[in-house]
Amino acid sequence: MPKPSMTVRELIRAQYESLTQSERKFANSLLENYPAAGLASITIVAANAEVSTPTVARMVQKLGFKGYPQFHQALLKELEAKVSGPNRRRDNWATEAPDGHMLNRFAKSVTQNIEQTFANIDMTQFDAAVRQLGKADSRLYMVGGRITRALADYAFTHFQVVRPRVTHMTSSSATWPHYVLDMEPGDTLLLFDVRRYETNLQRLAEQANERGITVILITDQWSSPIAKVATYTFHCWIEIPSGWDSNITTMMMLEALIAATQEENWPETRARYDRLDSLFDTTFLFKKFP
Amino acid sequence: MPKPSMTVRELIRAQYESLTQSERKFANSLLENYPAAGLASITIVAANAEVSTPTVARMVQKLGFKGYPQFHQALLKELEAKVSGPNRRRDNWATEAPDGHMLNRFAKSVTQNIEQTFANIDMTQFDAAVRQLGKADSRLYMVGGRITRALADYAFTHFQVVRPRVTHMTSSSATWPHYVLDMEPGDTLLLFDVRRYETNLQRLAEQANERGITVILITDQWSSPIAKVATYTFHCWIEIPSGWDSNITTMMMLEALIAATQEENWPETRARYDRLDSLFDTTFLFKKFP
DNA sequence: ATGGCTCTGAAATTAATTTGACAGAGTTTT
DNA sequence: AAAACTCTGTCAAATTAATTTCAGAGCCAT
Repeated sequence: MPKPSMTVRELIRAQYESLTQSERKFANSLLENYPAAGLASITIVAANAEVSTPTVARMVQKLGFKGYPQFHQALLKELEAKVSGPNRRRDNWATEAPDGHMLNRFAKSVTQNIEQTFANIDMTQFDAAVRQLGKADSRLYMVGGRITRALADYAFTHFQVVRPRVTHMTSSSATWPHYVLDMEPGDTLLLFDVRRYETNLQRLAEQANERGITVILITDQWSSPIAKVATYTFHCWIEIPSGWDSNITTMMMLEALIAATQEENWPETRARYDRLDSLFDTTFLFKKFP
Repeated sequence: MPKPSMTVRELIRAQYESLTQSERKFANSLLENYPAAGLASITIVAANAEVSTPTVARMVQKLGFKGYPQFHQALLKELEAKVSGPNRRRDNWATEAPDGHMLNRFAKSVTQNIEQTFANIDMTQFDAAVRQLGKADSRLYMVGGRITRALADYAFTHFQVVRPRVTHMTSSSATWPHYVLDMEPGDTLLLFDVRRYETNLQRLAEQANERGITVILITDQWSSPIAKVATYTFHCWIEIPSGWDSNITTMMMLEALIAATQEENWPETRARYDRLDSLFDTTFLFKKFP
C-alpha cells in the first residue's frame, strides 16, 4: 500500500528510474493513455503494452501495491475522484497544477499558437518549399537573428543529415557578404526573422534575392519586411504571456519542413542516416538506447 | 450489447419498470452513487447493494449486456469519456491539407507529445527548479548534446536576459573540465540529454553532482541515465513519425522554465529587459515593430 | 388452503484472472 | 571467455470472479 496521497502517475514517475526495460514499456503505455490503459484486467492491459502479465504484476508490486487488484482499485479511485472532484476543469493541463499557475497559462497560449500556425499554412507554398529544400544538387544556406540563431543551428544539424551541401551562416553578419559571393541561382536560403526584425537580415535577403536565390522565410504573425522579397513565407504565432516571444511554433514549422523534406527524399536520406548511425557506433560518444 | 449511445444510467431509467424488487434495490444503489457503486467486482457490488450476485447478473443481462464484465466495461468507458471531456480532437489541422499529408500527421503527434509532456510535469519539482534557476547570486551553466546544443544556446540567450552570471558551455567537451573547475556548491547546471544519450554529458553531470552542483535535467520520455544524479528531471515526449526525434516539447519545457523564472524574479528582470531594449534602440540593428 | 407463478439467494459449476516457479536470453563482471 | 547476474516470458497452480442450477419463499387466483 503506497502513500495514499500519491497518484499512480506520480508513483511511476518517482520510481521510473528503478524500472526495467519492459516495465517502462508498460509504464509508458499507461502514461500515454492515462488512466484508461490501466483499467482492464491484467491480461488485457499487458497485451496492449506488449509485455507479459508477470511483468505488469511485478511492476505494480514494485510501485508498492500488494497486487494488481490493488493497483486497479487505486486507478479507479483516482478516476472517480477526478469526476466527482470540485474542479474537473478541462483547461487544466498539468493535472496537478492549479488554475492560475504559469504552466497552465503557458500551455494554453502554446496550444492556441500551434492551432493558429497550422491553420495558416498555405499547402501549395509548403509543398513547393519542401521540394526546394530537398534539391540536393544546389546549396542550402540558413541563417537566423539574435534569438533565432539557435533555430538556424538546429536546422543545420538536421538538414545536414537529410542532404549534402548545407551551410549555416554564422551569426556574425560581417561575414555574410562572403557567403553571398558564393551563392548561385538555384540555391536556397532558409531565413528566420521574428520581431524585432533585424536590418542586417533584410539586406542579406535582398541581396540574395537579386542574385536569383530562392528565399524561404520563417517569420512571426506580424510578418518581417523580408516577406516582400521572399519566395515562400511561413507565419508562426508566437505570443505568450510574458515579456518575450515563444519560438515553439517557429521550431515546429521548421521541424515540419524537415520532416516533409526527409519524407520527400526517402530513401536517399535513409542511406545518410544509416551511415551516420554506424559512424556513431564507432565513436563511443553515444550510449545505445533500448 | 445495448445501444452504444446510451449511458448505463439511461438504460436503467428506461427499463426501470420491468425490474424486479431486488433488481431495483441494486439499481437504486448504483444510481445513488453513480458510477462508483458499479466499478468493483460483481461480488462486492452485490454485497454493497445487499442483494445476491445472481440478481445483479440477471439484471445486467436484462439491460442488454452479455454479462457483468460487459456492463463493467461500459461503465468504465463512460467514466473515461467524462474525464477526457468533450473530445475536441481535430483531425485536420492545416485546414486545406488532406488527411494523410505529412503536416497533419505531424500536427497530431506534436499535440499528443505536448499533452503528454504537460501531464507529466511534477509541479513540486517544477517550482523548485524555477527557484533554483532564479538564484541570481550563483552561476547558471547550461549545456546540450549534439542535437540539443541549439537548445542550450537558446536557453543561454534568454536566461542571459533574465539574470546575470549565465554561462553556455560550448559544445567542445574537451573544455568542460575547465568549467567544472570553477563551479561551486550552489551553482546550477541546466542539462539537455535526449537519445542517443551521450557519455560525455553523463560524466560531466556526475562530476558536477560530486561538487555539489544542482543539476537540472531535461530529457526524453525514456529518461537519460543522467537522471540518477540529477536533482530535478523533466521528461519530454519527443516521438514523431520520422526517423528522428522532435524537440518541440523539449523547447516548450525550456520556455516554460524561462517564463516561470522570469515571473518569479519580476521586477528584477524587468529592469534588465528595459536596459536591453534601450541598448537595442541605440544600435539600429533592429527595426521598430508596430 | 392449494396449485401455479415469479422471484430470490445458497451452493455448485464454470470461467477468468492473478501469482509463483522456472528456464532461456541477454548483459555485465571477473 | 567464463561465470554471475538480471531480466523476461511461458507455463501451471492457486485464487478469485462470474454464471448457472435449483430449492424454497412469497404472492395471487382459484
